[in-house]
Amino acid sequence: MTRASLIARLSRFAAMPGRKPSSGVPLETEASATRSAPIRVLIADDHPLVRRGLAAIINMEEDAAVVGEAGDGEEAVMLWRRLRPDVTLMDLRMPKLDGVQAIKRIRAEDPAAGIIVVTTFDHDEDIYAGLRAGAKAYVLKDVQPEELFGCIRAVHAGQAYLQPKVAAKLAQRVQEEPLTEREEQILQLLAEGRSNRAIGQALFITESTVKSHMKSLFIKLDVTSRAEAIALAARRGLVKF
Amino acid sequence: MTRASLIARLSRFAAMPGRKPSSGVPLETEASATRSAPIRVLIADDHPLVRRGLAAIINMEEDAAVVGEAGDGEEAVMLWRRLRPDVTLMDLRMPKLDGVQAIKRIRAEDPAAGIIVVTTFDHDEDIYAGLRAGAKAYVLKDVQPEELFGCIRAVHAGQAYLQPKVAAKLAQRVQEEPLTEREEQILQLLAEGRSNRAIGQALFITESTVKSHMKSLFIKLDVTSRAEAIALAARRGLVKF
DNA sequence: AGCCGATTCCTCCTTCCGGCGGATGTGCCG
DNA sequence: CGGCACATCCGCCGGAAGGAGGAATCGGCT
Repeated sequence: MTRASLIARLSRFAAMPGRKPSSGVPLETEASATRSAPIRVLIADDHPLVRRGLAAIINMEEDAAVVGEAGDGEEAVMLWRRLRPDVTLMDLRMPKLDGVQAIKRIRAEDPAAGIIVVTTFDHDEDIYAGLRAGAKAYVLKDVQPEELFGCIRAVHAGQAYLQPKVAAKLAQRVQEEPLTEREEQILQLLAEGRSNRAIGQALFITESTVKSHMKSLFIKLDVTSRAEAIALAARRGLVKF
Repeated sequence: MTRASLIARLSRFAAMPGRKPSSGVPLETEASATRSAPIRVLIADDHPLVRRGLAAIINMEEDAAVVGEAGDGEEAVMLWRRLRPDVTLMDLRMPKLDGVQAIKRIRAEDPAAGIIVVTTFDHDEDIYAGLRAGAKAYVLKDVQPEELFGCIRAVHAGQAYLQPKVAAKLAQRVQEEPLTEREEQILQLLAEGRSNRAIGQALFITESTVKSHMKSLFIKLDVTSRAEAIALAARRGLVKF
């Protein structure tokens, strides 16, 4: 067995309360008398590489310990229930259940849950959605590791945390006109390349109505053509391709 | 940080049955018989978090050692020159100089350089561009760490390596009609939401010519409207937003 | 020389889009 | 109740987009 896979197996033991490693050696939490209990961290990210990497560098910190890893949203919620970590690092794009939904479910069970969104996406819409869902912090994967550690400690202490870049995007987002549900649906179908008629058929409304919504959509997005609207929606992360 | 202390920290919360990692006893029992110098690895990724994480888990392997980290394409080329690593892990989206360009520069100096693209992007266009630039392997960040290690060893041994998923995308790409340079320019401007007239003005050609190119573009992409073309281009990674 | 692909330009015609002006019903909230 | 936002629909019209078809130039390749 390689050293890495050995450690991975062992950290899975650590992720299971009530179970002890077969050797019977006590967990080190009890051994460090002078230090207080480390911050228990759960990681949710669909990329094993990123997950392991994050876990590795977080575990290098004296006051933090990764207690579990989830590869999708459902697993994240389940593991959170079982482990009740102090802090959860959550990616947004994940299979089965996306990060925003996972955050909502966790927050429904514990409104004080400390969740940090860690993602590559800096679209203002993602930031807005993540924080609205109840995340305490939002950091991009371009943060310095030290800053992430600081963020973890801040969230553990009950504080919020935003990178300046993220805060700026959020400020931008809040001063944009929000789209109605119908407008979002139409924008999504528009971004799939459908014509007004096709959109109407998909939503069981007339082409006239589609045009009507399209009009307000253009005004809110401040564009003059559907192509422009698609380009803007792509930049802002308003639609999924 | 030494490898031994790293392991010690990682195992703070989990005992290692049958082994004593921090005792100073060498762990390389399986590999020690035929052990040679470790594979020297250079990492290029614009996210410090990912870089450090990758470095941490690669350094856990007995036969590999990270000798350098680059945060952008220029740095990657410079560090490669200085270090001459056995294997380079290269992200595609990086500031200053993107991964494809960095690979080309390195390959220009040493056509035998072992470069592995490690990225989240599974667009067929990215895969094609990366391999055309001279990468020996292309893996997505959703690989299992063990598979990445296998890939590193394969490339070090002079072999190529492709994930099945990546190979399938590549096969798809080669049977698509390639776009001409002009068509790519027009597609890019189209994806920015410009009208035929605006595209013509940008490229100093008449609107008629734009329409003419647009026609062949639609045929090659197998679409019937500009909106569809934008949607397809976004999915395939043909354009940058 | 002949062929082919890329690029440039054109006409004719139809369809669709986008801007203009409305209208109606529904539900919510002070 | 009277506004307000939202969603649904309508006609009109000019202009943009898209389909069909042709044609000239240039460079490369056989």
